[in-house]
Amino acid sequence: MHSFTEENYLKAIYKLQEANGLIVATSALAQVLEVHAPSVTDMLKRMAGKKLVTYQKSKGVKLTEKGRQVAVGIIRNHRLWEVFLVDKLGYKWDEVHDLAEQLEHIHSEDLTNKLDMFLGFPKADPHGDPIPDANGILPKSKAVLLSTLKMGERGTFTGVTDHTPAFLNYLDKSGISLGNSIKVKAIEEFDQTYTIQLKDKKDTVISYKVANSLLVNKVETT
Amino acid sequence: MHSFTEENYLKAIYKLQEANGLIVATSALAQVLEVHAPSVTDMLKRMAGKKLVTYQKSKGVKLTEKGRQVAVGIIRNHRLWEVFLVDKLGYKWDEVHDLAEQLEHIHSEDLTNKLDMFLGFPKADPHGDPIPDANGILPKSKAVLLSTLKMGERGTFTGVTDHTPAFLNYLDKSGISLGNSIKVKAIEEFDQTYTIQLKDKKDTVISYKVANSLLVNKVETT
DNA sequence: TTAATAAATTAGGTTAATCTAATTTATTTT
DNA sequence: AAAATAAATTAGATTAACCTAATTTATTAA
Ligand SMILES: [Mn+2]
Ligand SMILES: [Mn+2]
Ligand SMILES: [Mn+2]
Ligand SMILES: [Mn+2]
Repeated sequence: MHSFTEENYLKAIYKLQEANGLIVATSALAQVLEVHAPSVTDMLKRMAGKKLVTYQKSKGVKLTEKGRQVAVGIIRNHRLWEVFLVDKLGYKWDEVHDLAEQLEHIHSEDLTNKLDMFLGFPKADPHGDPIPDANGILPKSKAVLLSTLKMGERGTFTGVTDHTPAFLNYLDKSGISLGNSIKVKAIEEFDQTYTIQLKDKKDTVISYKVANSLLVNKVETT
Repeated sequence: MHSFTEENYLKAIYKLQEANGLIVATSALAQVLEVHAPSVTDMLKRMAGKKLVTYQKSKGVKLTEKGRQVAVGIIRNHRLWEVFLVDKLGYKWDEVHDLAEQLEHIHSEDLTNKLDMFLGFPKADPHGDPIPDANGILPKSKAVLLSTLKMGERGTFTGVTDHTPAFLNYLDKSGISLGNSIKVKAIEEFDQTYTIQLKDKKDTVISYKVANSLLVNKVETT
């Protein structure tokens, strides 16, 4: 099997490929993995030897198909364990990430699939992130940032792009939860502050930074 | 925290201390951990430096109180996860050990305690082994080997001393399950073969080897 | 109680994963 | 296009956890 370290590199490369371009820089990996650049260079060479990535000196890395399979498998584990922790053990959504970082490295496809069944084949984790299926297929979401909506538009809150406990706590405190229907009541021109209306609640004012961290499924206003 | 390797050494030392004497030999550890003796010597020195064991050159090791705490914590994790796998995910008792070997190293006391609650505070794992409580206290069992019972005596089957899938499968096939009441109907003098009666079942013949791997709570015949 | 055997340690390596300091390669800026 | 800056790699070490071969210490047998 692969080491935890390799798995963390694969996951990091995968996420950087998704977020930015196709090719990932040494420095970007060093930053997210919290190691120094020469460590990354070293590791990438070893992983290239195992055909997990294609590495071009001084250019960057990409996952091979094999590497992608492993990365998506880990993400599947991570998100299923997060569902377990929240739905079954009663954790809050801001408490589960670090535990899932450990649990995602348990090596057993069979366990993953049994856990999936036990949880009722959830489609998304507690933060709204989609859970890859057993074949490594991850549904393409068409959610957009709340900050892209215009006055009067509506959406359903389906995910976050900031997963920090601080932000998640802020949402709890503000009564903003996954699944809520949101309508943009006003956008302050000066600083892009949003006034939104949550179903059955009085209007709430959120900063641009917050609006830019919330994913919504836009509801077409007919 | 401690590495998985250290935790496995601690667990191995703990089990050897319980089974045999107070002091554990390098060779015994090498055998159960499947490494070579110089590796053990090396590791024991490092662990002694961390005050997890007391190590006397060429004599052997013992756990310190700190080392014992860690060891029992891991055993608690292991057994709780085994209960989870069997009770919640539907695994059979002969399939869970290797997975629990991985899960036992998840570091979170809080997770362990929440899992314990979720499982309903089980007293024993699927093999009848007692689960230490949150304070590291492990109830002393008074179970004895079935092979120590005499003709006509009775007991309740509460545990096994052989945890191999082969043996556990044999018990399944023979219809012998934890909690069964067992009466010794006959003991063949020649080879110590036992004829036992299981509640509501016809008599079953088991070898001495089997009788010597089953733990029972003896029922005083009034 | 010496000799033979078994157990444990020391000596000297290896590999994965990290580091710092020095150097090379790539990208910007003038 | 040269100079300046930034990014990446090489060189050389370190640490944990292992190994084999050689040596020492302890136990058992003669
Ligand atoms: Mn997470
Ligand atoms: Mn998540
Ligand atoms: Mn087990
Ligand atoms: Mn068990």
